[in-house]
Amino acid sequence: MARVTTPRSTVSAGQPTLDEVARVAGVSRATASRAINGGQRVSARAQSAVDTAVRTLGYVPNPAARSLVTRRTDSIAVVVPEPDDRVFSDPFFAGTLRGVTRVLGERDIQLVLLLARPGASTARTLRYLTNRHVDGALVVSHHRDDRLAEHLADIGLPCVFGGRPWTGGDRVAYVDVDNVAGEREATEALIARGCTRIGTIAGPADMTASEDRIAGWRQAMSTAGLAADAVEHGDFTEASGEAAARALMERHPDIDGLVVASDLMAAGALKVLAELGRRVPDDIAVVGFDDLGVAERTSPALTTVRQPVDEMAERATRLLLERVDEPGSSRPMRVIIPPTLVRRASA
Amino acid sequence: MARVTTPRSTVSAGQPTLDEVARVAGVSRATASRAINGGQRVSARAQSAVDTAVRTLGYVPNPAARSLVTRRTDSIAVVVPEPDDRVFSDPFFAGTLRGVTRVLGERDIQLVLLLARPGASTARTLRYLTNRHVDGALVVSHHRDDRLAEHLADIGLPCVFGGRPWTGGDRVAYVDVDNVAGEREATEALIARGCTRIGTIAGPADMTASEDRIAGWRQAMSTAGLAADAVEHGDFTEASGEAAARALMERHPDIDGLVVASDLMAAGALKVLAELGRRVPDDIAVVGFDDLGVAERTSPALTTVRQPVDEMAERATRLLLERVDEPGSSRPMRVIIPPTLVRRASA
DNA sequence: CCCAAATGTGGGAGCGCTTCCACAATTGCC
DNA sequence: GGCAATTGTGGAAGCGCTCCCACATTTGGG
Repeated sequence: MARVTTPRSTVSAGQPTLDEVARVAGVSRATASRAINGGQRVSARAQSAVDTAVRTLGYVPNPAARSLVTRRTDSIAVVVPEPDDRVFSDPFFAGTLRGVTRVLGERDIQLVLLLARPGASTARTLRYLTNRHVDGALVVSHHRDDRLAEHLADIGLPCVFGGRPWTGGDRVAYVDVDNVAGEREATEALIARGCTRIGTIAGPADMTASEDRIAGWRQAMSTAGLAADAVEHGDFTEASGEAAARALMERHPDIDGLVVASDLMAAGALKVLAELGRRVPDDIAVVGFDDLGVAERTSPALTTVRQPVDEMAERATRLLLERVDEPGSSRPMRVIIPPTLVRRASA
Repeated sequence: MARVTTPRSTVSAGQPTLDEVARVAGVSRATASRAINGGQRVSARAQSAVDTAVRTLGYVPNPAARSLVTRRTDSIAVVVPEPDDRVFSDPFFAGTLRGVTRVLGERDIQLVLLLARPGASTARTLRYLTNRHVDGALVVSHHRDDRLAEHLADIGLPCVFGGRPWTGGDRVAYVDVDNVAGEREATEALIARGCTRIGTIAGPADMTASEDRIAGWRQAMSTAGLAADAVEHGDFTEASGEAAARALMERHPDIDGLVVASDLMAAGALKVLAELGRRVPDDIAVVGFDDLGVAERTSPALTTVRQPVDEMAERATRLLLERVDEPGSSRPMRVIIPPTLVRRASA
């Protein structure tokens, strides 16, 4: 028996579809589509008819239908494998997001922020990316264990890392500041002003930035023939900086210089030093890392290694968009930005 | 002439499709689909055949195709019409996001963060929402001019506001703290400890929370027969709190109590008071608003009005999900949470 | 003035999925 | 043991869109 189906397109129930626009404009669906998307090969007549129809009908294209055929979602993900607290307290992320949105604003691409607190939700994040909900991913602040670089390389999603990934660095693109050079320079500045016992408060051991910054400190120390034994790790938060400084000063009371892997931690350290009655920079000189605002507001103001986070995020985003636009040229690529030492009062 | 089309599904080029899964599992596409989505009306045999096929093929459903027919995207937007700087510096947003992600984690729904710096990008945000890229929207911290509540009500997107919207409050649901009662209580606390000249640092004039908090302060003042004339506006940032405090102390040097509409601004005010040599709480008692961490860390620690931001965000999110699940019951609804005064050292 | 190139248009075939429906194969109940 | 209810299955119809291709219709050289 022939089944009778009521065509729903006859009466516009919900959102108007392209079909209706075409009908109202008196053109074919193909022409309407062309007119709506850039208007190549469309006569002025047809174009304006479609424009009018779109306006009167209040037509908005259905993104699902569109992306089903174009295979593009016009959105990219920013993946941040950090607990939300850190994301929303470290100016590093604000700067990054600012850079990203600036570039995205130029084109019509949406940003999807994927906050994946380490562990549990990484799988979900990965699934989301594997499903190709987005055209590409920008991974910021990743940790050793998430193995994000390999996973993303495996699923073939265009991606760019902010900061060198642990492994798979040869399979994905990344933008990084020259952490080694930066921290070396910072350490050298302390050495130049006469410090001989220089400790460091490093970042979390499972991030490459930490590793590289320690390496920079080590290099400078060994070149100067100084012992590089006073190391304490924090997690880039102010509180961890306080704790690390306390531990460091207890174990090495003779320290006269402190190289800290982030301004936030340095701010925490300054507090502790003030508590302990150590004058900065006279008793202990301190250098931070980042220069994203907090360095100017500590007392004393922090001498620090500036990394141009906004700019780096911009570069990374542009790089990502290139790869999204041209999936062929997926040769891995790295951009290394030189940091600059900004001298203030603390060293 | 008959055109010959090469069926692409013959050879699996890119991602495997449901068709291939079905073929490999030896079932129809319909059965495969059922097996993948919950497995209602699927025999154990078929189920496991499909499961295996999915695994060996590495199948992931195409979300665009799925949402084209289900008309669901399984993602919701959190709309924050604020400059990124504020979003990433005010713990209010961190708390909100934490509450939202907690609820979303229970189900398989993704969060899309829409940062719409006021003005320019509101149109874009609105377009994104109109396109139904998401199933619903949670609007946080909205301002008078964006008219988001009306627009969202117009396009019929399920939405919930965090904080009472300016207009259209009768058309959308919202979750809010009882700002009036909170600030009234704060002011009464100052009055109770003997303050007679109580000024206030309010939030931005284009937000309902500011308006309501001022109203609370006014109520308490007028009940006590005190003049409510010392008002200064900030924008909830620490810097603006400093400026406001400076202005207030200049215009009303005799102030002995300060009701501040956010802890961040109160922290700024405390700095200024310290600079001016005013002792807190002896010369001037200060009460903040929020209690999201910073209040404990100021010196002296801040007496403040606690709003349970996490919990509010949770409520709002659940409310939103209900409306997404059941678009019928779109009756507006409001949830008002009572705040509590937390007494510390500053008042 | 003729033929080739450029331009505009519509038909129609999908994109990959869910879901309605018809139909078979079980099962259960009196 | 017969019939209704339940359960499992596949065919097929779309969801709303883009884009290939065929087919006019203009345009422009030589």
